[in-house]
Order: sequence, then C-alpha cells, then structure tokens
Amino acid sequence: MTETAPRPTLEAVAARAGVSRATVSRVVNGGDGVRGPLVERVRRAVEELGYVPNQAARSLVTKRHDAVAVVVAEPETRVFADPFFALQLRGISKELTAHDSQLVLLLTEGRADHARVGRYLAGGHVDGALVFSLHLDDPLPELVQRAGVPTVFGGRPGWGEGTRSAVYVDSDNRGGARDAVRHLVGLGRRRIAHITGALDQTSAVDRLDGFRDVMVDAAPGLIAEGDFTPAGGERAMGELLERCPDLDAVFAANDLTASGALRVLRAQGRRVPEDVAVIGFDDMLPVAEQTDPPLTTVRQDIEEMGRLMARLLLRGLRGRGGEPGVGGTPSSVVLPTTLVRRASA
Amino acid sequence: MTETAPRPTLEAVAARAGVSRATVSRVVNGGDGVRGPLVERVRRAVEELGYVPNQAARSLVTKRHDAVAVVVAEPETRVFADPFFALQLRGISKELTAHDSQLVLLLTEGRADHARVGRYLAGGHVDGALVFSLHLDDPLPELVQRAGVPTVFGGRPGWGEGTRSAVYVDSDNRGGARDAVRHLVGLGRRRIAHITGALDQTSAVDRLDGFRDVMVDAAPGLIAEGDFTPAGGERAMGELLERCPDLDAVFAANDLTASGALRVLRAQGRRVPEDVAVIGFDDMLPVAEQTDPPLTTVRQDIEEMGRLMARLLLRGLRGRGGEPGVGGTPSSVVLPTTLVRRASA
DNA sequence: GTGAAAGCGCTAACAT
DNA sequence: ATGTTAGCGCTTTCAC
Repeated sequence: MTETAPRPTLEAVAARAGVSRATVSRVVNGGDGVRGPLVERVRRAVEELGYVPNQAARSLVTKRHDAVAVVVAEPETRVFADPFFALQLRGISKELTAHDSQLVLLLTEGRADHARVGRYLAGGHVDGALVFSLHLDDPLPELVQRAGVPTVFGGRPGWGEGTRSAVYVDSDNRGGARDAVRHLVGLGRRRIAHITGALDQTSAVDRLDGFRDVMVDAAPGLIAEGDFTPAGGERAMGELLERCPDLDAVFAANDLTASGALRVLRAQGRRVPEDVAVIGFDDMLPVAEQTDPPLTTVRQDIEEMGRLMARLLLRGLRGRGGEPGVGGTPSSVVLPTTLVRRASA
Repeated sequence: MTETAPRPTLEAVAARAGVSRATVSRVVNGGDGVRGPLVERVRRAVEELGYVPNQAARSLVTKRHDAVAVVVAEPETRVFADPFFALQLRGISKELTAHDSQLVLLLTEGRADHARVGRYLAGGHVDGALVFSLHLDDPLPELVQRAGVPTVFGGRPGWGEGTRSAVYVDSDNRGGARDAVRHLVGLGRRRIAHITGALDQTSAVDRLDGFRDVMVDAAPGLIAEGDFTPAGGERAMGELLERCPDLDAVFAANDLTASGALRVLRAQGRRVPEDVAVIGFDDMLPVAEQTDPPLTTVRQDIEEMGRLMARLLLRGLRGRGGEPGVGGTPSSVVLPTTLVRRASA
C-alpha cells in the first residue's frame, strides 16, 4: 500500500509545451489537425510529465467509457468445473485490450445479484455487455434488454420475450454432435448411446438434437441425462449399461461427462474402444488428453468465441452514433467444430 | 444491441422534488443532514425518474472510483489448468460487491502487457489493485509499486526490490506440506518422495521447504521436480520410481501433479495406498475426488483467500485519507491449511 | 491550424 | 437544514 501522487493534467502539459489545452487534447487523441512540429513538442511534454488522461473527465464529456461488462451467471454454469470460463475470458480480454477497452467482470449468484447487475448496466457505466447466459429460463437476457445496453451473448440464449433478436456467438453444437455420432457410425457401431448435458442449457439441447439427427430411430433407453459433470457422467453411464448392456458406443455431451463414463466402463470391465467407443465434446486439453484412453472429442475454439464476442460488440458500438450501418448491426455467429481423434473412438 | 436513452441528471431530480441539487446529492449519498419529509420527497423523485448517479462525474470530483483492478499474469501461472483462478475471482467478487466496488480484470501475457497494465494502474482509474504474482522474478510487483497504487498480492511475491513491504494473502504452504509429510510418517512410511511444483513460484518453494522440514535427511534422489501439471507429475513419478524403486510414499505439490503420479503408479502395477501412499495439495474437488483412488490432500480455502485479499485492500483504502491508522495499514495474512483424508494415504 | 470558452454531472465548501 | 457556487479535467464548438 503506497501513497498516490497527484497526477499532471492537460493544463500542465499545455503550459509545458507552450500551447493551449485544446491542442494538447487533439494530440493526445491522435493529433489530427495539428502540425508536425507542434505534435512533437506536445508529445515530449506528455512524456516528460508522465501525463495520463483522466478517464472520468473524458467520459463525462464523451459519454463513452472504453469499458465493457462481462456478466457471468456462475452458479448456473459449469464455470468452475472446467477451464471454459477462463479461456473465454482470455479471448475477450485480448480483443478488448486491442481496442483499449477495459473488462469489468460481474459475477452473479442469484436474484439479488441480478438486480445489482441490472442497476449497473442501466447506470451507463459501460459501453456494452458480454453476457453468458446458457440457461433456458435465465432472466438475464430480458434484464439486459431492458437496461438498453448493447449486448452480445455467449452461447445461444433461451427463448425469452425479447431474446429473438439477440446477438450471440455459439459453437455449432448440433453439427458437432452430428459429426461425432457419424464418426461412431463410420466405425461400425450400431448401438450408440448419448449422455446429455444439463438440458436447461441450449448447448446440451443442441447436442442432443444433433445426436437425434443421425440416430433418428434410437431407442429412448439409449439416451441418459447427465449434467456436464464427471459425476453425472458416471451415474448416466451406469443407467445406460443397465438398460442396454449391448451398447457399443457412447457420445457424451462434454469431456468431463465422458471422463466419468470412462471410469464406469473400466470399472465394469468394458474395454475402450474395443467394446465401447467413447467420444466427448469440447476438447478440454487437461481432461481429454489425460483420460485413459485419451479422448476422441469434438473440438470447439473457446478462446476464439470469446474474442469474437468482443469483436462483435465493439463493431456494433462503432456503428452507432456515426453513420448508422457503417459498423452495421452485427448478427449472430456460429463457429464450426472439428473432430479430434484420439484413442477412445 | 439497443439504443441507450438519455439519463436524468441530479438537476432533473432537484427540479422535480423542488429542492436544490445539493440536497438531492446529500440524499443520494445517504441523506445525512436532511430532514425526513424532504428525504422522502427526493427519494420519490429519484424513483420516478429512474435516476442513477453518473459515476464519471462523481469520480471526477471525489477522486474515488469504487473500482479495483485484478491483475493476473496468466501464461505464467497454472491459471487454466485448474479452477484456482475462478475460485479466487469468486471470493474477490463477493467481497467487492458487498462494498459496492467494481472488478476490473487485467489479464497479461507478456512484456507488452506489463507496460499497458502499468499505464493503467498509474492512470488512476482504480482505487487499488489485487495482483497475482506467483513468479519469483515477476516484474509486476515492482511495476505496481512504482505505479503507486495500493495493492494486495495473492500469494507471497518473490523478493524483488520493493517487495519486502508488500501486503499479501497466502496459504500456509510450508505448514501444510509439513502436515502432509508427517501424516505419511504417521502411516509408517519411511521412503517418502516429493514431487515439487514449478520452483519459480513461491508456493512450490514453500511446500518443498515444508517437506524438508520433516524429512531432514531425505536422499536427494527422493525429490523430483514437477511443474504443477499432470504431465509433470507423470514424468517426475517415472524418474522417482527409477531412482528409488523402494519408495513407499509420495507427497505431490498439488492435486494435478498427484493425479499424474497416480496414473504412473497404476501403470507400473503399484497399488495405492498399499504399496505407495500418495498425498496431494489444494483439494481441488473436481480433481481430488475423481482420482482413483480418491486423493488424500492438503486443503486450502481458495475462495476465502480471494475474499480476504479484497477485504484487506478495501480496509487499507478506508484507512487512507481519513484519520490515518483508523483502518490501519493492513499486514499480510497466511491462512491455515487442513489435511483431508481420502483413500490414497 | 490554433486558441478561448462553454459546459459534461457531480460534490463540497461556504453562506444563509 | 438547505441553497449557492466553484470547480474536478476533459472535449468540442466556435472564432480567429
């Protein structure tokens, strides 16, 4: 804990450079209509004084904040079960940094927090918001809509009232699931089971839909509900084995689920992939590479999703106020997935 | 993406309530020297207009920001390997929220980012900073020191120049390690090995020191260097087994390392805990509970560490400016650890 | 191309 | 107890 020194103002720089505040301001903001030598003089003064613009004063007049809120409803997601969250954040952070925007993190855990977040967003402290709302009945999308803050969602939001027009970034969960199941089919497997994710999240629903796209006539017994956790995977795998002892493949909604399933299969003496082929989703390295055997899985580029969310938001921000439509109102993006073959299928 | 409406100002509220701006300001900030009925009238006006104070305008005059920066040097830490990061953030977030402070997240990946962070902190955008700097030679502590921002570190920082007086929150890594090894000794084990963490982080060094405290005469061959990852754990375990085939216990620097070690032990046909007892550190539930067998480990309360960091910082912030010493200059805190017994030792 | 001046919305003396 | 007023540090017309 150290004492904070008084910082130089525009005024000080102007005095030192022998120009007016206006000129300094111009230089600091790109130095457009200022002649070369003057720019140089001002730059030097800025340097010597260690001048840094006061963001509060600036925001007061520009009404911009160069800050974006990232809202994560965390008890509801698997945020702490795998590095998903951290990876998205990294992508977001990189993109925001490149545009000199700050990342304000808002973690929520319940209704009380929702009110707080709503107030904050409505309070106009940030230029926009990036919201992770993977729950079907999440109040967040509506709330954000009401706050009137430009927003991009991470993952397709559930269908609330005003959510139809929401801009979001998502992986092609359905297509990825189809690829996975087709791969299993190509391997000659016929009794293919699916362990779903938490079905109140669109990603889980979409992956299930993808499974059904390929296995149109799958026996209902071949589908067991999981929750994206290893424990859920274990439980579901147990059920599956009991109901359909003759299954020869499993598509798990994510890698964590798959890891749980693998454990149960091994415990029951089934060989993977000889007896049962297993395929996951995510390609979370720390998980997929460490299972026994290493996991074949559907890879999604999580960091890129984060980066894209930020990019979309910033582009939208630029589009407003200026000539409308120059930035253009961004529309949602669905990123492709790729199958990563390892040993389990 | 929606349009943002013009927000009402203090002035508007004052007009509506038939009072002066000053009075509204007082009410909004707690309403101390204002009489009941007036407070009521102003409150109503605020309500009706949906007034929210403009933080930029406020900061401009108060020089406070109600915001704290959280700086994470992420390529350098195991941030993405386990939920450490997310848990600390959660603790921090909770505490900041309780004090109406915002969390500005700064992720860094290299020297260029350091400069940026330095500028941001020096720019006086936040009231203080929470810095995770677990690297021995990390430039961050010095940089923060120079920026003159009140700071609390997560984990004991390496000894740089001005780091002596740094305030930090850490777990009792050394004590926890001692407990772990003593537990092993209590189990009757005599050939106890240690797989270290990345030794450029103080936590790894401290745990190694704890190991040595108990195993004063341990053969050098019983210590292998890891890096806090499962892969590192595997490699180190392999070396250990080669050098000292007769070892009967392993203390791993963290749970991830232990999980790698377990895999190698199993692959080589050693039974755990019968032949070799294994103990980890962290008690990362998703890891420790899912290993086979479940991991005995040293628990540290990560979320509490985060919370404490924030609390310390805020307390320090309160102490400055007012009567000096009322908040008091906070000093570092080392949190106790507890041994959690599962099946592996 | 450059400077002078008018605020942005708020708080904190100071007056009353 | 309440109102008046002077800025906080910056951007941005508007003159020159």
